[in-house]
Amino acid sequence: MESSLARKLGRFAPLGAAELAALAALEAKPRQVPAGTELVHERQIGHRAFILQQGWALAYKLLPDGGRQVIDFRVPGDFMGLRSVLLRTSDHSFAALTDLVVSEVPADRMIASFNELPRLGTAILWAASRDEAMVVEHLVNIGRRSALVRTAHLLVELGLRLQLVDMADTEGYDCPINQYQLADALGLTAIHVNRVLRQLRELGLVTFRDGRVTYQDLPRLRRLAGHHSGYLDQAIRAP
Amino acid sequence: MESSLARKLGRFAPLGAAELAALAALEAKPRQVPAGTELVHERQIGHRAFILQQGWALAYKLLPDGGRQVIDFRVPGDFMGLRSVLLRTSDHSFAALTDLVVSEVPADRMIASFNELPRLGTAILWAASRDEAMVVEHLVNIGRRSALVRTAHLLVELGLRLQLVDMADTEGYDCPINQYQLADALGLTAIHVNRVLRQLRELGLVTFRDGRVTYQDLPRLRRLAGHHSGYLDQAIRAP
DNA sequence: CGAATCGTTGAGGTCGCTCAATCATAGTGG
DNA sequence: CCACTATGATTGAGCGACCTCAACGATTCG
Repeated sequence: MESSLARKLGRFAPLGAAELAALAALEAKPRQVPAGTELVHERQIGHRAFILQQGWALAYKLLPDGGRQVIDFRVPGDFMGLRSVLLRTSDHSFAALTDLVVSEVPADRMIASFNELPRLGTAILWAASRDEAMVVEHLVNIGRRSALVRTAHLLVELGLRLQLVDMADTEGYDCPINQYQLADALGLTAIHVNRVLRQLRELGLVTFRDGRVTYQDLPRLRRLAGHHSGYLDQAIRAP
Repeated sequence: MESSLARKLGRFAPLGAAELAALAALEAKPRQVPAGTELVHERQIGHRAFILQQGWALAYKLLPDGGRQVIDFRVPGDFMGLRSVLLRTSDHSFAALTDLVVSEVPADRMIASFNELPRLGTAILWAASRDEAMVVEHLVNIGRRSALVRTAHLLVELGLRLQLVDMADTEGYDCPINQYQLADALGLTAIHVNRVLRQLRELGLVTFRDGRVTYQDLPRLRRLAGHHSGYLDQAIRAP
């Protein structure tokens, strides 16, 4: 059976048997991680990267005053800590939101794959670039959009990302995020998130309830969010 | 004379004669760009990357409602559009804040340099990683810090970045940003930025006036900003 | 049953925005 | 040399989005 990562990469770069085999080798030793575990701690020495196979995780930074900013939610098929393969330390932390299945990817192994299979290397660099583009979009979202639009944007984006790994359809998707985590991602308080979610529901756009996001009117929701999916589904450059 | 990029990379990775020569070749054909020019337009097809040699530039995204979010200020020694070498299009725009001197770096040339001089490739990837870490820090800044702290943080960060290329000292630095641009970077209005700058001045921390940032009390300013420079001055991983 | 987690709602306060005006400086054309 | 304009900084008044504090309900779990 194809992994989420293979499914995602395959949507943008046609992968041959050799690439699929190399990917399968990278994901060969899955490990269980219970919900709540911190996988990588900010400024931790070492260069560990993971491929997330099942479950949801958080990338976040903590502030001296106790505040937390969620940089991104990670879903199956995503990397975690790819950057720390290059830098000595990771600049943010990762924690398991649900029980996870991950594979740890040794840095040297990944670099070796790049050299042997340039097409795979390109695909993975594309994934890394896409991750950065998502952070930029998140920055725009927090910096310049109202709480309502901002929330809508995040919900739309998660849906699109999950579609790539067949975990969402046109109805909605399962989403184990709670309102506190959502607030820390959106730069809001949980209380205000609650009110915004209610507003989205009462506007007939989307409901967020019991671990499930259900679209009521996806076109209007996307219009409100002003979401351009370009940075998510753009084809990679021909190698 | 050594370029800003060479100076910056040299602080973190010892570069040999071969690497310095390759860098000099990449920067060989400088081009003048007048202030106000848009170098790369969002979603533009093509993969152009530039090395900024002199002057300041903006990386930003425009919103449908006319708003603008400044992702980052680019200073001498920085790349612009490195990501677009991988993706078909760039996901944000670049504009010249002042008159610039830039070198356009052909994608194939850069990739060739990587293969011939892995140490240089590592150094440049380190620079790209650092850029991403700065975006993440910016996200935290906007999402979870007050206007006062946020502004202090940006001013401190710019100073540290400029120090790497000998364009700042312990007194302060020249800074051609106006209050509108600062506002678009901080997710505030220019009017409020004005008040925050006054507050910083009246607190005896820093002045921002006539294109010059002057520290009044750098230690207190850094304490207020809660600035961890780790992501800026961290050594790169040994190749 | 008690404790913990998460969601929900209300009342009131404040940070940062909107709208509007004034001032300083530099450039531009007559 | 002098309007005239454009840009950027500055200040005031009033408002609203979002926060803080506080409480309560629903569900789950040991």
